[in-house]
Amino acid sequence: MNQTSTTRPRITGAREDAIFDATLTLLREVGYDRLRMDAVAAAAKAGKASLYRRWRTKGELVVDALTRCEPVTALDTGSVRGDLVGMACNSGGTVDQAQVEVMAALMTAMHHDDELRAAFEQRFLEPRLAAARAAFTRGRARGEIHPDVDTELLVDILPSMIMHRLLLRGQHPTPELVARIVDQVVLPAGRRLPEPSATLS
Amino acid sequence: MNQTSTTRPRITGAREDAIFDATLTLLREVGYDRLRMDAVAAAAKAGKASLYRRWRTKGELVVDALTRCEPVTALDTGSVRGDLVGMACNSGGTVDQAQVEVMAALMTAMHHDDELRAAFEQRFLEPRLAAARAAFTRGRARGEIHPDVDTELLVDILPSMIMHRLLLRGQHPTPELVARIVDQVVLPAGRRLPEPSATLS
DNA sequence: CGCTGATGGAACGGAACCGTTCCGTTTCAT
DNA sequence: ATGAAACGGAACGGTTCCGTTCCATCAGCG
Repeated sequence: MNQTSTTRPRITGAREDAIFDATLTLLREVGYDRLRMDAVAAAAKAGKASLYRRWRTKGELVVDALTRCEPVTALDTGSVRGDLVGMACNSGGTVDQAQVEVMAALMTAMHHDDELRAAFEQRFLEPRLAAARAAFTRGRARGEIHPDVDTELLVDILPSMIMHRLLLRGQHPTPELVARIVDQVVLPAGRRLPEPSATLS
Repeated sequence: MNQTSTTRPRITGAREDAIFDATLTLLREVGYDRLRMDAVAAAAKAGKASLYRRWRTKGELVVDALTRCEPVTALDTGSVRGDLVGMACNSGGTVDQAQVEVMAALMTAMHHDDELRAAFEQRFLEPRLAAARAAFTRGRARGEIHPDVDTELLVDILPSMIMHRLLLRGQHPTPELVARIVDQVVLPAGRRLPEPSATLS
């Protein structure tokens, strides 16, 4: 489809998809540090040479592949609760196995590789945060979210608690858990009147 | 100190500490998957053979080393806020660089290795959770925490949000962030009266 | 139709690790 | 003191992975 006219048909459409699919699948299976270029090439039925012709390093390939993760489907159900639970349970949401496994696969590596972390934040995280921010903004306009509440804190609650339970406790996310977190943590935090800020210790 | 009488003085006190220190230091620096036994031996000025005499695998060594992480110092300040902020900011708390880096180093590996995850939960996580649970229990007795609130949800909020910001956003934890999360998320969630549970979507 | 050039696939040298083995030294218990 | 046992350190063969090179094949272009 998007043939570059200057040079001949480099890796195109279907081939590209196969490579990105293989990259993401293996990434989820073994994690970033154990991801092998040989394995990607074999799984995509591509030559390793072809991979290195286009991407100089494993990092560049993975970063490129991140843009192919299924995006979250934005919702507007009329309530913050409906939006959050709905988005989390749709494909692309926090309950989606593929999504959280990509995050898990990158966690340790991101902590030691700032470029990878920045790329992940920009290409993967930011689109998903934007959808949540929009839901809170609408909720604030409707009066569901108190005007003084820090929205940037609210958007992190659900994904961080889901990831925490998955990675540190081995508990896989369920719609029920999402609902409990939204009802018992996110919405109370959104409704609260901030206490007069006390001093530290 | 704890000489085994049956067999001769295997790796003892100071030697053991040096090995565990090297293990934890390198673990934090490169993460679990890139941790090399050669590097541990070199850093601890031990022979690789000595390591394998005592620990059959890298996993066993790391699991053993986890018990040497500085534990959280339990507090009873008289308020949930004081306890949470205090414990988080003490050594062994969530603001402690060493603590969160150990977690970051193990994140990806734990997702693919259930034994490692279980050992981490038991040896590292559980002691820290117990301190937080105790704080909430005292708070509930004082009336700070509403009786209907699920404490298991509350204890996860602070560590999960701190880790999330560190790993996915690259923001290092500060006492100020801890205080904001406690004031704006944990305490409101602890005070709330649960809404009559609505149905999912 | 024949060129041109990118491709898949195989193979390579080199580097990094693994887990083991060997050896000379140190450290205890007797 | 003396012997047994564990030690540090070096080296080993074997495996895995990297990034490159080579080649036969296939697809689009003139």
